[in-house]
Amino acid sequence: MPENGKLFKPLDPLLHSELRLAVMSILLDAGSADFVYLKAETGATSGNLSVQLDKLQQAGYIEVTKGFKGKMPQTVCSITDKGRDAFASYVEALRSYISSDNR
Amino acid sequence: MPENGKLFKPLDPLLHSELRLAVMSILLDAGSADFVYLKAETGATSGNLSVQLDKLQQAGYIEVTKGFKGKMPQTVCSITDKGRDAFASYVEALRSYISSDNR
DNA sequence: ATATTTGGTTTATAAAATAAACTGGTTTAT
DNA sequence: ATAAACCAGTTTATTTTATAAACCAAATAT
Repeated sequence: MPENGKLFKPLDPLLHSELRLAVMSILLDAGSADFVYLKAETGATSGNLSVQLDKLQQAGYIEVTKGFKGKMPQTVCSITDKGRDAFASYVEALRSYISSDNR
Repeated sequence: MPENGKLFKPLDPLLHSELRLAVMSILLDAGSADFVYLKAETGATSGNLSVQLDKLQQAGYIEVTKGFKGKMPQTVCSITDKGRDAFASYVEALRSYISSDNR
């Protein structure tokens, strides 16, 4: 149970999103990945992915670097320390909802 | 990893909501609880809680029974088998995002 | 009696997710 | 060389969702 006596910890709204969570999960594993890879692994549309990556970047959870692979534009995303911390906290918070030691 | 080869299982959008998840978590523990109790434990506003309980009921995840305690109206919510199953599946799906054996 | 509280519901507003349309450029086929 | 198709995204519009504000009827307190 959370220390504040409340049953549930708040869930970081930035991570409590299926696509953003998937992206963070991948980046946590891989360290970094490009737009194309993230799109393929998550099955997201380009538009949705673009928007959600922006939000993660705004939050400082990822860094986005634009460059080229050969002649084609390439957007590479990498997770930040802040992002790792946020993810860990989010998982901790989730446990207050789903772990059976709460029940 | 999910059996379909994809990295992530879809997250039931009905459960992927902080308040609805909290309600389900309580009901999974308690079996049933009334509106006032759920409101206190979750810290939700009445309006929000009312709306989210409706959605869980529409989905068949909970049953809502209206009656009276003494003279005061009382709304009692109880979890259904379908609700238990859905919760279990949701937790399973979440693991594909957060468990380190995925990493 | 009238003011306040209780237990909600309904309606309105804000935020989020998603999809559709578009841009700028590249590769492929003619 | 031009056109058609494709790639890697962004921007804008639409839909959905969450949240808050306003309201209501009945009960209780003053």
